[in-house]
Amino acid sequence: MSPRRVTLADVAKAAGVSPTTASLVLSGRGREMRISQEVEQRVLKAADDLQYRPNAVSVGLRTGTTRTIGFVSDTVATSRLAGDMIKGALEAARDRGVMLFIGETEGDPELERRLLQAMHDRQVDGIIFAAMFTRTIKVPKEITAGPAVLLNALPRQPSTLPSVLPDEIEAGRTAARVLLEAGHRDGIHLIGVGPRLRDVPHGGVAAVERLTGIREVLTEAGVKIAGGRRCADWQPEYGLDATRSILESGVPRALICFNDRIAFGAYQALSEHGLRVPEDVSVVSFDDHPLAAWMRPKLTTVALPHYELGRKAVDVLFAEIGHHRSGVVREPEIHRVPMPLRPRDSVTPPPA
Amino acid sequence: MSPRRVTLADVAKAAGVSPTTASLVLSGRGREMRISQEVEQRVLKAADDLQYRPNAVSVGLRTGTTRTIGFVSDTVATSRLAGDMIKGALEAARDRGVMLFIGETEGDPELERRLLQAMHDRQVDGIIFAAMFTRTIKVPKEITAGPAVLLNALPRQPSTLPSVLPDEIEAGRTAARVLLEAGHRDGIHLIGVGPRLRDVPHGGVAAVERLTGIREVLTEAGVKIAGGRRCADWQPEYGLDATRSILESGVPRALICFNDRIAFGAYQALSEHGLRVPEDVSVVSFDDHPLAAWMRPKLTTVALPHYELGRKAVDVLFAEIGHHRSGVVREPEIHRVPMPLRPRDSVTPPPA
DNA sequence: TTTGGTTGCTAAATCGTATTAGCAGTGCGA
DNA sequence: TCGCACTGCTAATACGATTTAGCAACCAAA
Repeated sequence: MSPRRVTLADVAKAAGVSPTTASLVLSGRGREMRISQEVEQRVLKAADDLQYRPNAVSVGLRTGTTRTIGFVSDTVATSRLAGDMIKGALEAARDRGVMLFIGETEGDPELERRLLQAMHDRQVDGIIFAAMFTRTIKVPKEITAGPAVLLNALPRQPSTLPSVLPDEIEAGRTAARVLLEAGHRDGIHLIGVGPRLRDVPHGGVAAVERLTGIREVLTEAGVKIAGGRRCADWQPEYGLDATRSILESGVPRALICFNDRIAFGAYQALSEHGLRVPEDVSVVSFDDHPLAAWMRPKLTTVALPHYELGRKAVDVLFAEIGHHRSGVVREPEIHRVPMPLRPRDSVTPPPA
Repeated sequence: MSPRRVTLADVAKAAGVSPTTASLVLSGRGREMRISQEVEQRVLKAADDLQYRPNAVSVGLRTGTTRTIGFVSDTVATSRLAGDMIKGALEAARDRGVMLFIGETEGDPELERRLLQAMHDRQVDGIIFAAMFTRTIKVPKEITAGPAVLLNALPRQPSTLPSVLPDEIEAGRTAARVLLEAGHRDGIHLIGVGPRLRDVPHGGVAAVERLTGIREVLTEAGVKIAGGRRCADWQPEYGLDATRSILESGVPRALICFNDRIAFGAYQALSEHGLRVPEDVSVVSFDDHPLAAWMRPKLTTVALPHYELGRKAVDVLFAEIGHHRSGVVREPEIHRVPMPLRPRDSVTPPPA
């Protein structure tokens, strides 16, 4: 059995003062309330001797703020990325002396409801509602019981919540520029989405926005996309198949793969055909999955800034909490976090 | 501004009874305390009408239990595996109606201290202290302030805490048996640790135990290990180098790679030498990293049961909490979670 | 008529802190 | 001598629940 925790009353008794005085001193309001130096020292010493730490539950009940936030995501495990997002949030939270509850909804609205309620029951100061891949979501109404932020997600219907997202359009531009700057103008194929803007899978935001950025830069440079293949799922085997299918009608000069797992499949297909990266075919991709640095040659890719997304979400959430407290009502903002290029070894000028 | 939460007092007033009665009814003790059917119904209806939910902070203060546990790990992001471990813990916690705090120590003892304190300040019912790869750890003394479990870790000094670990020795046996059953008796090389028991890197537990299991089964079958290479770090590039080095002195028949990332590097080295898996060389590995299913041919590997480890840790923690409450003192147990074989395409009988 | 047991409910204390309101004691000016 | 301001502290209350102790009303038995 653990020994009883030291309470404020214990400190007060040890210092020979009332709990009120002890509380005042320990919350730094001693000066303001004209507590004498001598008493202040006695309290401080007692607190230190007894190793006093305020009971956060009690403080939470009294003040209504718990220095706790909730991180709710659809799924944490599927994507590696998740880890870094949580890590970013965790470190930002730690910097503010705040703890993180986490919960997973698995996309189940009922679970979602229960989870949000459970968090509000515990008086969280705010909630980060995260999607593990960028997409539009239905904002659950339970979330409006307090400050909240959408992470990696956009509200499907108009909402008062701010969002934090990777800047996918600019990422698309970056990928396209990498090829242009290497001198590529012909034989550029897309793997993951078709060449046209409407050839994108499911409700994901990334596909559309990356494609938009790519098309913008290439069009501006007067370069035409040679072809593209949509992938039902962005997994290696689909990348493998899509690339094989492109190889049937000739050898491309460059591939823009819509994520690294697809690129992994593309490497396999190119290797089957005796083609070398980057001498025969340049490859650029998105995400910066750990895989990208393991592949040979190492994959040039535009990174999803998961860690930064997590941090940013906490920052934005605290701004929201501030607004709530002060009763300010503002237009919900959309925050875009830059996606940095990781230049590695899979892009080279096209063969003369 | 969010409307004030409904409290027990609101419910009591609406039902025209005292808070005591309302509390009794809602906690199911109405029968026992001889509350009439009629009053019971009134309270239930009022609670339902008002959508009453008890304030968990208040309950926590009053009862001392918060239905909250802490999950503290050295690092969540580095290893993919982490995600699944947390997921397992999360789901087990959800089944029990408990929320999870998470925190990362980054191996920093000072952070560790602060984190554990912050959790105890919030009156967590118990703590799971996890390492992201199996190893021995120094148990921080702050953890003893309440029930706790070690996950994926063994205490370096004797401790009262139970541990939950993957059964690495049996996993080693499994890997060895896979090769034996395929008919391999010669040319079996190890990648990751040297052939002798002492050729293992750093303080990891996995290396020693896997090797122990492997040696036990092979020795028993009268099979000698042909060779082995220790890897300073279990990353693809080290696997690549180690395998190259083995290939300099001949072609092995089978490789036991000590994890999938190493196996990934080994595949690259074999491919450089024009050797095919599994026709020329069989490969068996450990971990079941997502990568393993993407490699061609798909990698046969002995899986780390991360999800199950997470779940088990919660189960064991709750048993601990029970013991603490009832004042029972028991010997700390070590719980081993089986590592299942994932038979895929990288093992075949040796060429005749 | 008193005693005693049941029934059906409520008052009050408690958990550990923050905070508002107020209370003694001193000094000073009128 | 009274009133007033200031100093330095404390009593009391509130946060929202749980739980112990007890109260009023009624009936049955002695």
